[in-house]
Amino acid sequence: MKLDSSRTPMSEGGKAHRVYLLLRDEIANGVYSDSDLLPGEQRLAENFGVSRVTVRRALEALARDGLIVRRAGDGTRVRIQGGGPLSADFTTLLPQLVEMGRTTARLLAFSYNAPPEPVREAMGLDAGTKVQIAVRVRLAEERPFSHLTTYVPEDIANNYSEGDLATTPLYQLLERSGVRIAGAQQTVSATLAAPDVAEALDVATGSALLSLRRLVRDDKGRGVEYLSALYRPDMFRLDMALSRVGESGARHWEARIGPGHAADGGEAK
Amino acid sequence: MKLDSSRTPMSEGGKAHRVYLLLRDEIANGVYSDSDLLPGEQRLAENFGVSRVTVRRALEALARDGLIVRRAGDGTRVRIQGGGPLSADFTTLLPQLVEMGRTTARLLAFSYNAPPEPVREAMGLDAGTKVQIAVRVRLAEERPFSHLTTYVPEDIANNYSEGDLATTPLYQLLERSGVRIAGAQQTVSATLAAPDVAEALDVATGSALLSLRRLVRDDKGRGVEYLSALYRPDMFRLDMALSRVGESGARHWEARIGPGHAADGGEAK
DNA sequence: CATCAATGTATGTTTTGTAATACATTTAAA
DNA sequence: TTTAAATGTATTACAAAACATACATTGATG
Repeated sequence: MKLDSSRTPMSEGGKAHRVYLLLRDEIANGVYSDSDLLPGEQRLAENFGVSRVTVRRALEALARDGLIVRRAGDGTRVRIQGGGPLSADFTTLLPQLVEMGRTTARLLAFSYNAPPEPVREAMGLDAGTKVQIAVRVRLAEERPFSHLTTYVPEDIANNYSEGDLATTPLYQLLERSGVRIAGAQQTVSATLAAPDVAEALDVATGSALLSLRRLVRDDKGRGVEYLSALYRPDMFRLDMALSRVGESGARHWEARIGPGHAADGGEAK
Repeated sequence: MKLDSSRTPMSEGGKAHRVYLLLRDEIANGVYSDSDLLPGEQRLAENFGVSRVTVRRALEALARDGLIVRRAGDGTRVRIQGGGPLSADFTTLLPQLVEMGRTTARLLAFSYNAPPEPVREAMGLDAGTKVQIAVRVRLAEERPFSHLTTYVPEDIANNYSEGDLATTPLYQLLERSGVRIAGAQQTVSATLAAPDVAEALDVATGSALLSLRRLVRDDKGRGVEYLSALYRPDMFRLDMALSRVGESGARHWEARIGPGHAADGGEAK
């Protein structure tokens, strides 16, 4: 009796699963090209600091996913899914979807509360000031790709309803409320997916996420919105065009952000 | 006899170590403020989907690092290292260091080879064309913060020596070689640290890294450099100022990248 | 002081990872 | 064709980590 061919422990969080994620990440990022031969199990085991059996479990999982093909005596080759049905090139497709408004949002949490200290400080609010805190997940074609937390000072947020939030882009609401947006400061970084975020984005806990924090100011320099966004790197990338300007010696780069990419901030279509 | 107070397995890659990294990440990112009480061990265990004993190990490690203080009967509180000796605020300090050229680089690998397929394709090179491949680690105050891999077409790279590379910024070398840089396209994302990169950057395997890929073109639209950079998010962040421009309806963001941040590309001072 | 919720401690069980070993398959070289 | 080297496959016994549970201790709160 030999049923259940999917017999491999690889518990979430386990080492094998870890190695699996790492390798999948490398393959997805083009470290290996199609039909590239990747290092042998022995070598991989050394690299990752685990036993060969563990590497083995990870490879089995990758093989099940169809990401690699293993042949005894030959080696393990990567198989880039050329004819992927729709996932083909989501990262380049996504900006267009966002641009076209073909994304939806789910509201996960909504409250008026004191903001975390760093946020309060960044926005330049008095201690004790309450803000509207909204947590949303944004989806493209039913698949979640970003996790957004926005903070808006209470007095501004009072100018629109929770219902408005679900139908109208936040920036429109703000401007309708008499806020004149002047500019913003944003910071891009990377973090690990905490359990709650991981679940919302449908990724494994501990996955890498692109992190973006943006402080939006009005023309008086007042902080009107603080956004903390987390993106799935496999579905969303921030890309920008740079031009080299200035004279030799004082040369620097000037950027133009790709259409739609960074513009999804607080819009809750 | 009760020696050896640092008794806790927590093997690299293990679950406990995992939870440790996640929590440390959250603390570093200001999810909790100073002296905030964080969830009890029981709660944390549920959140992370592990047993209490495992959470415990992670907390013990965090306590050893001085990031938290635990008191029986009370709870576990976050301790933000206000008076850190020099690490104080590296992320804001680093750009200045880069700007001032106060960073060094170590060459990890150097060769002429066929580029990975995705790189070849992005640069628009003929199959079979060789490129100069250089892998460098960049350090600020002896501490590694970025891992750079650059690809330059062989015929261009032949205009300078490996020695030049170690002393002169790559863009200067390129322009001296008659290359006229017109612009670049870059993509920002996030990935997990593979073992080799992790070691070079002195972080744990599986840590989150900021990933940047840049294709530099000359005035004829030819790809002259492809850069793949990985940054430690705790030491380096990409930040930019945005201004809202355009008429209502066709409004969009315009970006200006902070001084020095994205400009360290291929320079090998 | 009684209660409650939190951390601290202890112990046995289960799951997961490791090490060792033997064997099969392919490639390439002799 | 033989041979050797490298890699993939499989099974075993063993060690380490994680789990579940129970209970003690501490500190805050009423």
